[in-house]
Amino acid sequence: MGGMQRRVTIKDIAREAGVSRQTVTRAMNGMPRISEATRDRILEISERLGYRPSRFASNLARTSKTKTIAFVVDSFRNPYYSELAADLLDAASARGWQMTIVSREDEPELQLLSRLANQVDAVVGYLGETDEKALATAARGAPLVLLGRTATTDGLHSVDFDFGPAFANLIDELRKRGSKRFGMLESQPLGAVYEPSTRRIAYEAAVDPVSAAAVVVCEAPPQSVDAGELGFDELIDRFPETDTVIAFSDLMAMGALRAAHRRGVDVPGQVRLVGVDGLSLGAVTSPALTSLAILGTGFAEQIADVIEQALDGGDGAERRRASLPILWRESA
Amino acid sequence: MGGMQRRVTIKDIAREAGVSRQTVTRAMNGMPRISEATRDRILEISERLGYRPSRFASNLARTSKTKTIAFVVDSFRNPYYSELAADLLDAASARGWQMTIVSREDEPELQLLSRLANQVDAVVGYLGETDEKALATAARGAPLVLLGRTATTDGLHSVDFDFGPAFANLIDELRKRGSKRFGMLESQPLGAVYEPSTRRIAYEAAVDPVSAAAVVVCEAPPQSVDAGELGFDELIDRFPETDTVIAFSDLMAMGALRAAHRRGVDVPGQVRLVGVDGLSLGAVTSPALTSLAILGTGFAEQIADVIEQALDGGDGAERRRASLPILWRESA
DNA sequence: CTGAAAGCGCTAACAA
DNA sequence: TTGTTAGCGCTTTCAG
Repeated sequence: MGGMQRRVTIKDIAREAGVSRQTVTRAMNGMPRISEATRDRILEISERLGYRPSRFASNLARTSKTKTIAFVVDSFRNPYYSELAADLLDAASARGWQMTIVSREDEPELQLLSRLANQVDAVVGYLGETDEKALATAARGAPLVLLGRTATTDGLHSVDFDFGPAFANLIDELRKRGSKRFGMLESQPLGAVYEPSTRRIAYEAAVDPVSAAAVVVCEAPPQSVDAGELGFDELIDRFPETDTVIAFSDLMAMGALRAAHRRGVDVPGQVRLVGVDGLSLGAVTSPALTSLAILGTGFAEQIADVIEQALDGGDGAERRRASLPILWRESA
Repeated sequence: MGGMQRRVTIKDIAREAGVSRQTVTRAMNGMPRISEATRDRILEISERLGYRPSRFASNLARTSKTKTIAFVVDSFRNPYYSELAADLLDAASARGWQMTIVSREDEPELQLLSRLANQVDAVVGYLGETDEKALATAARGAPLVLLGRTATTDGLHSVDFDFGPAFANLIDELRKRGSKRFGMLESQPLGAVYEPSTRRIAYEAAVDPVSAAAVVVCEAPPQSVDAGELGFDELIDRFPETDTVIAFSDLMAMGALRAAHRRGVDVPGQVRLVGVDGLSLGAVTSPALTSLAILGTGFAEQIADVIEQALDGGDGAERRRASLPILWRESA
């Protein structure tokens, strides 16, 4: 045993069974126009010979090829990305696609993109590169769906968030429940030059001027819980009047919660706390986290729809904006 | 524009450029033995024509084909699986493999397995089916690596856990820190007939008889945090002497923590708490969770090694047992 | 019900 | 540096 044995192909089976290769194909794929007897015989032989079909050959010959999409995220250790991946996985498998998840380690984004372009039928994900032309070029004609931003370049698809109305609505609802002074925990991508996030902009537009000034920018490491913890301290110290804190993400809100525990600040008694994302994990903290939900709102389905259109080669680029309902839990 | 246009192939490019297909191949793949000039010209043409290489064709023709492995889990929403997937993803991409993650919805396990067998080069994951023969048959010759159990059937690989020594060591260390009466929160797969887990068996073997009797079996739903919360209540009510609780998983430990908060039980002051898994999430609870770590211990690397051997067609089935170091954090 | 022929799109080996 | 010739392993016509 062992050694470099040649691959068993349908040809071998055909020879062994004394039939044509075509007949073998029919047997293997449960196609019609073949007798029970020969099918069984062929199946038996193929098993005996240890036959394993080549997915490359069959896809090459087949008219309808199996689609593979790549989902690109920063780090798969961030539960937001993994929960979204789970949703997307469902949507993909419902459509008969394979999906590979790619977390972009140290590899330059554009390089990774052009590598992927040769391996999958479409790429979707959170890409940071701002030069859309460069992205489009790197994708080499592969459909590309940008998440969390709105594409402007021809041929690039995107699904963005509608933070404006979402924050307006959130602040409104919180006011109804008694909130007066808001504060925000904003995130700054580690090391990068700071630029206000769309969330911050939406926040500032939704609150009163005093609250709008109460923003703490946290430099967020991979695990941004810590950033949220530090940020909460700073926010409360600098703006003690704050009765409602809105965090950039649920992860940061979890950090804020930890800080609150430590300081003996009651949530939501003294300070109301709201995150963004709708992580299912937010349900297990005490108190459970109220959140502006992205997950579990059909966002993944929306993405899949866009991919589907892109795959079908629709010419116009598809651009959507997802809305974010409030997921009321205990913290606000 | 639009419509069902024929695929652009190297043949088209060759014609357009007035060279052979082989030359196009050389240009596209950055191969040697081609002049800068023609390469540039070909690249330019291919871009203009919107050429997209067929991964199926190239893999079929190529001698070294790209490997794809499938990682099968119950639910990708369980952070244990997603963190392990992240580790495995790293190990896979380091080896140049693609990895697709498959969460087995309602599809019968064996059926899913045989479907996968035609799409990937190897399957690894947590499979529940106990009939190993059936598993081997469904895999149709594709290398199969079982996780969390030890395979006994010829040709089936596995990576299991060495819970015996791990629990013995854990209990030992906890005793040194003053623990006297232990209790365990055991998990019962939802709806299934209960059978003691290897963790429970290892626990019982490691503790004194009184502690060995203090086991609460929690029926664990997908999100087993709730199960842990309920279980903690029951355990403390039935065995009030308990000073140290060991949970089946970190998720359940998180639930226990929540119950402790609610009851005003100080952790680790009054009760020490230990989970299993080594979730990075365990670092963000307050107090942070001590755990018998699986994640972050080279477990994924070990799995990848086994897959590698299986892929190389090593005849003997590879069977490993991973050890579990204690990850000391605040809760114990 | 079965078979023969003609590809799918690309790359390996060898010649030129 | 470039081209020619054979495939890779399977499926799709279209005839039998």
